[in-house]
Amino acid sequence: MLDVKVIREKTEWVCARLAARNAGDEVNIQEIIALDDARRKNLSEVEVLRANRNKVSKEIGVLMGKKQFDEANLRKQETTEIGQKISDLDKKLQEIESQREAMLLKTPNTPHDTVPYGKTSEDNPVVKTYGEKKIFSFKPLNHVELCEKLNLIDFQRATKISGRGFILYTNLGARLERGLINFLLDTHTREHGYTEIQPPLMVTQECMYGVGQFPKFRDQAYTIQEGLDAETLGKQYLLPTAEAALVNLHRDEILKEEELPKRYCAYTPCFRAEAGAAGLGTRGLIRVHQFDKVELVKIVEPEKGYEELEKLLLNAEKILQLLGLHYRVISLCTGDLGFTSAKTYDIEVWAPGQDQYLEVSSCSNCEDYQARRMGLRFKKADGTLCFPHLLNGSGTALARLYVALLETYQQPDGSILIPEVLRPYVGTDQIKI
RNA sequence: GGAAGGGUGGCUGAGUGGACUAAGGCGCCUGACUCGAAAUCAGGAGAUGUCGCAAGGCAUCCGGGAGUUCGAAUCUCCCCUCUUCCGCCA
Repeated sequence: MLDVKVIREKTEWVCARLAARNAGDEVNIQEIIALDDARRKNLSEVEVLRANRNKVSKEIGVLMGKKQFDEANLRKQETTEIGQKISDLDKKLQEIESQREAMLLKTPNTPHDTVPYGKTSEDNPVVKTYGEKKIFSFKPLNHVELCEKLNLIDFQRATKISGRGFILYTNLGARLERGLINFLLDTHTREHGYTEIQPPLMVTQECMYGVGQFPKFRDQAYTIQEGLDAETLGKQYLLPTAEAALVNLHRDEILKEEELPKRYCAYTPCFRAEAGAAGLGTRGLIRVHQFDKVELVKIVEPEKGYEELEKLLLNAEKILQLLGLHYRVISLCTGDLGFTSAKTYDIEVWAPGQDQYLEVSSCSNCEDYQARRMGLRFKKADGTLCFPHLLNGSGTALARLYVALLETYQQPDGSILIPEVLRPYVGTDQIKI
């Protein structure tokens, strides 16, 4: 969440940045400031009363020691009155604080000054491209046709056993998916210096708040416990992304400066309810409820946040380069930025069978927005505490990568050529009927 | 799932209603001694919030929450978590 101090001191800048990202009507900076003013006023009143009570209580202790019980009893009445005032004011204060907290949790991050201004995804500029669209001597098939022909995915049975939006890889199709996962993990851990993590697939509500999924995207999350009320603490949610687990690894901790940067990498399935996306029903792998993803997360000193974002992007790009796929990188404009992000690059890979670019990675610097939500700090050499920048990026999403791979490497005879780097992982150089 | 016992500062560990302003030890920082270090001696040191130009003051913090009390690390209740034992289990 945003720092209230910054909101108070740079109010105009914050409002302008939030307006640029089309923050909704639910965000009201003036109201946050008003609540904060009310909080301060009430707080100092309560504190004066408390100081008073502490003082008198101490005096009572002394009187009791001297066995001056009458005098002590007199003073007790005094503190009882003060106590009543305190609990009344305290109640009011708690109400104000929870409103203030709720407003802050609903307020998205402020875009970095280098983020291009724009309203929608139409306004996202392309910042670089790699390779070019492959020319085919025949009409390339799309991945659904290829998967069915080559028996890589069984769409009918996936729907039968799990419903719409699930994938059932079979035979070489399954091995290709597993091979890709291993290739991605190996590349990031061995070549790029990330520490491999295998997190639980379910996390607590606190983690969902910390990462910024809640409260805004609560309806996107799957939970599998029934019969408990929604506010029950300890209730668990299926990961919408491994980011939700990785970013929370050090929640409520104070890291040492020399421990930074931390780089984590994890493969997990990702579960998304995609509420409200019904009807977007693209057949195949483009939009599903469960997909595999390898996620990268970094915890870094604030001064290095943006330098590390560029490196993170390069780490993700490297995957597509090694696989010989054509892609472009776009910089999300202010209006298209994710809730927690201050700056985001998307990587879009070319899928010839779809005749379109598919988003396979999103690399963001959330600055200290998430760290603040989850109470993650580090201690600087001079002893002061500081919120680190949290970065996350897909390295990459698997399902769409799979699409691009099949569609790019299809041959005139309907077979698929496996790129060199993947052959040890798949155990074959081509997939044919 | 059942039973019992724990959770105190960076770590260890004492504290069972009023000097806890959380002892002592270890580690840490500063200074003295030293050419320098070790050892020794002296001193210092938390977080959050808030008020203040500042010096500094005040409040809160002993796993979390609620309660009893004039006053809670300490008493009561609920929850989380760890350890051990039992049951179940890939």
